[in-house]
Amino acid sequence: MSETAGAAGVGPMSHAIFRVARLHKSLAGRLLRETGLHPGQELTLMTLWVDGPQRQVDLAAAIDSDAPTMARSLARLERDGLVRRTRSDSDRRVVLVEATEASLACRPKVEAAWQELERLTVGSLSPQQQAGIAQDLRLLESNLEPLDP
Amino acid sequence: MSETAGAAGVGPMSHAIFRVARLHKSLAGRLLRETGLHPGQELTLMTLWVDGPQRQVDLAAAIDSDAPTMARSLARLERDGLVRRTRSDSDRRVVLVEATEASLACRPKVEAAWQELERLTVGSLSPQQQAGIAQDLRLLESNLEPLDP
DNA sequence: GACTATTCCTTGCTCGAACAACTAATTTCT
DNA sequence: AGAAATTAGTTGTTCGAGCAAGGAATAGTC
Repeated sequence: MSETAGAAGVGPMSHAIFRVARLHKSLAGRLLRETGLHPGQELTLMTLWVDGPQRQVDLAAAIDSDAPTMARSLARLERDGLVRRTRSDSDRRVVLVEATEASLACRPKVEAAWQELERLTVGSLSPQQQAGIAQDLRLLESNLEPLDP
Repeated sequence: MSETAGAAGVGPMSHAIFRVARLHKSLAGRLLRETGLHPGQELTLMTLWVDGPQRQVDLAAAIDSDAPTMARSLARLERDGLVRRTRSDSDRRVVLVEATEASLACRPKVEAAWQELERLTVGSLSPQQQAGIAQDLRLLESNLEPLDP
């Protein structure tokens, strides 16, 4: 059954991160599917729900996305009536984004999906294990973050 | 400074996994860029280099991809002369994929990039820390894997 | 032998991600 | 005040990812 075949022997950590991320994202996508949202959109909406209206550039920074991705994602959310965009009067470059009232309808479902995702990901682990994993993830993040352009 | 703003408070583990994965993938993409490959393609090639010619469906399974993604990725690799595809005679449904001789030219660069990725990701950590992280990733994976469709 | 799965692959669609190039508005510097 | 640099968004292109639908070859069944 050797699961050690193929490219897995090279860079075991990177490969493990890759696989965990893929499984996690896949699961998130499936849970989110019931809300009608696509993976990534829910982060944008939750940020808007929690932090209120804000500029695109701040929104992109808040969820670690970039400007082009955010612009297109917001265009789709706006098309679907979940988001409203208006040009700022004080600075005609910026576009202010806010969640619509219609978007609030799916907020409970989105938050339930996130809770379910969290539960399925680490719910079966002991608090000690969870704490260890949280710390390790912080460690990895602090290692990788300075390399981000 | 509160970095605890926004959607980060909901599902902290999921969010952390998300961020680590994003940073890691971004770094991998940048390192791989010098080889001329796109993120994902290097896994395919390394599997072919290590395990030799094989069917598309096995290749997809080996790197946890799916058939459509693999088909299109291989079409691009074939277009770029890194991969050769031939229909099997014993079973006319299957396409056998093999790495071309030309692809071997970038193998050293790809493997160097993976080593560099691994080094940047966990190189600065103690063996104990690395072991702990490896174990935690296995834990997460064994938690998530049964949920995969 | 024919009818029905099943397997392998492809194509169409929508989406996120990253890079480059571009417009427009604002700030900074001289 | 005018030129240069910076900032905010958009658009184009390429790619990976996932879902759905379909075609072609094979295996299984009656």
